[in-house]
Amino acid sequence: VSQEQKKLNRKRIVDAAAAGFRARGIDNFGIDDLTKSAGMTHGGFYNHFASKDDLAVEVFRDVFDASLAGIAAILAAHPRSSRAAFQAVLDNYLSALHRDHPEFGCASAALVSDAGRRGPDAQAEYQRGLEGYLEVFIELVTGLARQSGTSLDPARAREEAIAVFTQMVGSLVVARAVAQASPELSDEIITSSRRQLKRR
Amino acid sequence: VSQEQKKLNRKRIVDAAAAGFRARGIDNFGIDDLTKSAGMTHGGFYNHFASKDDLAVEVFRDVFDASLAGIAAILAAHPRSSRAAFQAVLDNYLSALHRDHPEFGCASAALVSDAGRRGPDAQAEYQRGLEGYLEVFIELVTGLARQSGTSLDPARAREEAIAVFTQMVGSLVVARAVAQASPELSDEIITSSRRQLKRR
DNA sequence: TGTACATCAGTGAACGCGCGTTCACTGATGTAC
DNA sequence: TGTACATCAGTGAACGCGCGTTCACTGATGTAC
Repeated sequence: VSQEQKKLNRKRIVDAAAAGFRARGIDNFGIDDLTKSAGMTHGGFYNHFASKDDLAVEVFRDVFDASLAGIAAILAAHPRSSRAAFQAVLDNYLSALHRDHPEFGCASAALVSDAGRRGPDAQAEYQRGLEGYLEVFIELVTGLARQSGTSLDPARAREEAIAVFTQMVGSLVVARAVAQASPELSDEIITSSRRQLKRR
Repeated sequence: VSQEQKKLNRKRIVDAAAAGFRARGIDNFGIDDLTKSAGMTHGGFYNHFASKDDLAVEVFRDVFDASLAGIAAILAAHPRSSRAAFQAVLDNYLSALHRDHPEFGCASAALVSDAGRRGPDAQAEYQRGLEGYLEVFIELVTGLARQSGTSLDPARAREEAIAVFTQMVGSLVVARAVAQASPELSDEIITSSRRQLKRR
């Protein structure tokens, strides 16, 4: 009820939506679901947001920052070796844990279909987040090349970054698509893709 | 009204759903939409299917066959050279045309998120279709290796096939996710990934 | 500093719309004689 | 082969539910004096 509490409730709604939208998809996670997750009733939602679409745009904005912070933390743990950093990122990203918990995972992967069918505002935020991911991966592949003695011009580094990241996203979403029907195939896709990426 | 007409109407419904589901997502393409696309009214739908879920499973079954037939046709056009066949597949798959027309395109890419959130029946069909894709790509990468003088054991060939196919799917869905907000970035992802794959 | 009052976040009922599904009806099909 | 009748695919109205949104209400907050 206090102004401080109001801010906190607003943040709770955004966080609940960020998790729910990634796990179930935006259309399958309603106002009632997300306000309940945030510990309040649905009516109060409109004290914070003009519409569900408005919230979706804000979630798109926030959720990439969180995802990227996670990767930044992994990188920070391996300041000396790009190779070690890259392997750690792969081990985290292409894991059963990440596959089974989209609610805390990569926004690019979890929201990729929602973004395609959403308005330009949400899509612009997705784009911003994607560029953020690419920057990280450009730095990573550049470091990898330097460490192995070769060098990579910027255009080529960006190309490699796109290749690596799209394969990671693709593996994860495909692994999720068959996770219930065939855990074996799902595991294979993740581990196989991870092994193949490490080999580069 | 004749039995022949009934069969034809049924097929029309499945085809309309296969296109609509890929373009808009299963949940955003209703019974009314799809029966209208098929040239009838919504009431008649239940003469053909017990539920929308039942139709979805049948669509999952059919749509991969169609997608795979498309790839098979491309391969058949290049019987002599695996390299030429691979490049033709890439040019088709990672194209603006394919990105902009999910309704006729790869089922793996267009339905990947729907599959993850769908029941086990639909997911099992997705799995079957995915295995079909992988078979084609295993043959393709094996042929590529043979043509370039090296050889690839089956396990490694499967690993490469998974890597290539997941990158293709990932590039396409990410390109679609930013297509409206940034056609430039969307184009870059497609062409960049295609170039990188050809370089292998 | 204490009191009176306006503000406003959260509650829960209600509205309206869309969508999956059902149903009574119709008229053509196709079968039984 | 022709006629009478049962079947049943397609129509369009209706139902029920879920979901986004609105609204009257309440009670605590925080401001004005």
